[in-house]
Amino acid sequence: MCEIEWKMNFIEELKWRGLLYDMIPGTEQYLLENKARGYIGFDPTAPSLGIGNLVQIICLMHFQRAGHTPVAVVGGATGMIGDPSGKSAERNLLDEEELRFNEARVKEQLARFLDFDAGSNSAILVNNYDWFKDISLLHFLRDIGKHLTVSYMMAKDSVKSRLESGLSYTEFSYQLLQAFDFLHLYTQIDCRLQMGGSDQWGNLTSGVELIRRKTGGQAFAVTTPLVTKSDGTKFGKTESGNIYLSPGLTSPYKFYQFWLNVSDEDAVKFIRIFTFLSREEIESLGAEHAGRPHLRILQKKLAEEVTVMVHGREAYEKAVKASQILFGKSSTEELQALSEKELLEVFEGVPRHEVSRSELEAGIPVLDFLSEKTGILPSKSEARRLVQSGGLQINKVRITDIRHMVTTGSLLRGRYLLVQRGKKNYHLVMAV
RNA sequence: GGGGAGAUACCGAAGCGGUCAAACGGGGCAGACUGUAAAUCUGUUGGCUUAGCCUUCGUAGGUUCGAAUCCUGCUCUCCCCA
Repeated sequence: MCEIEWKMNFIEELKWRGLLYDMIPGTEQYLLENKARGYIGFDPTAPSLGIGNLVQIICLMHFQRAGHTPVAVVGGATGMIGDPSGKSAERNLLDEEELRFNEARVKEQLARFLDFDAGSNSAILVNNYDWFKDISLLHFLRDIGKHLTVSYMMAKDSVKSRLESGLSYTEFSYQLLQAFDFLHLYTQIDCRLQMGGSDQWGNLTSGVELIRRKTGGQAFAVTTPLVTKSDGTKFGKTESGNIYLSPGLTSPYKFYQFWLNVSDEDAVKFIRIFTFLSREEIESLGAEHAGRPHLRILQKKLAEEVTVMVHGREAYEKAVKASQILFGKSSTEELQALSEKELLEVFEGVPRHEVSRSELEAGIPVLDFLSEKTGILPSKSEARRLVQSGGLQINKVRITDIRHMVTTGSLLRGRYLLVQRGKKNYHLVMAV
């Protein structure tokens, strides 16, 4: 996957990409002088990592490209506790079954991004449950808890900010668990660096501190900035929810569209963060984009790079094709020309609905079709409004008459109807 | 424990006996413009068999020809005093 480019300056790389927020003094020098091991933890709080986690994954990838050994830690143990960092309220615990399920999914995903066959700096993937499961509470308190004081732990932002609103002993202890992870990796595999998002600073330094007090050794930490959007809304979420890396939760098409729709301002920033393009390539793309912004060169390249990295070239190409059909000035004829297979591919991930073929043969009034028959809209009033405002298209034909009848005559491939609500919302209705 | 204020549609907030499906703002949805952008402009935003009808203003009752508006009980929230 990547040649060892020993001596490439990892920290320098993070800096120009806008991926460096803070680090412990001496980190850069340590990384220049040593072939290091560095880790990032991922708690399996959802059945898939989201694009918020992508920054951390990319960080590990850069780390590996710089010739170091990346260590990905799945938080099978820490996920049971819940990290209070960046959270304003106590969270509900995941039940264990769910956690183990998520853990397996997250593990599979992480494995896809790292190179486990890179010789001396092959990636390492571990689960902290493996070293936590056999530790008894008494030993943990004696061996670990003794080294950090309550006042030290209370000084962390993640704790301080929660003293008013409430923080359970469980979440309070989280930093101790994470610190122990670091200590464990430090002593077992000489891993001296931990990376993470800027909200993790407190947890990372707890680990560094624990290592220093317990072993007298020096460990390092690097944080990446929180990715923000220029309009102030939260990165990684859309109206329809989180953007996940798993194709089952966020289709490659939606994933591709997410990046394609990034604003100009964000595209400039994101292309440095989320792609591995060189500085020269990015600068030239930026200049090209500035000259002809309407072509959205940056967004297209960004969407291509990230989609290919996460879902593969083939899925990317399908997403592009689907986008062309959905957003191009495609007509009914072009839709008719698609084979059933292509049709299903293009509309993979688009909500599907079923409608009875016999009723369709008799003809269904559009309003009933949109509301009670398919559930695309919750009420007939809404269906009426949509049609009257001109926002409805069936098979790319705009329907404006509320008395319109939907019949089998308009089925694509004898089975499908493409219902479009507004510009971006598609539904595939199948006659059954 | 005592005193006061309040609960209105997705959110904020007017309304204080009929003209209220309920002003206004935000948000949402749609249209125009555009680059599948931003900004802007327009329409729309309880349901239905839609020039009409039905159900909504914390909740349960009551007064009245008629209630979001008046009265009573209940629930919850906020403020002040102890």
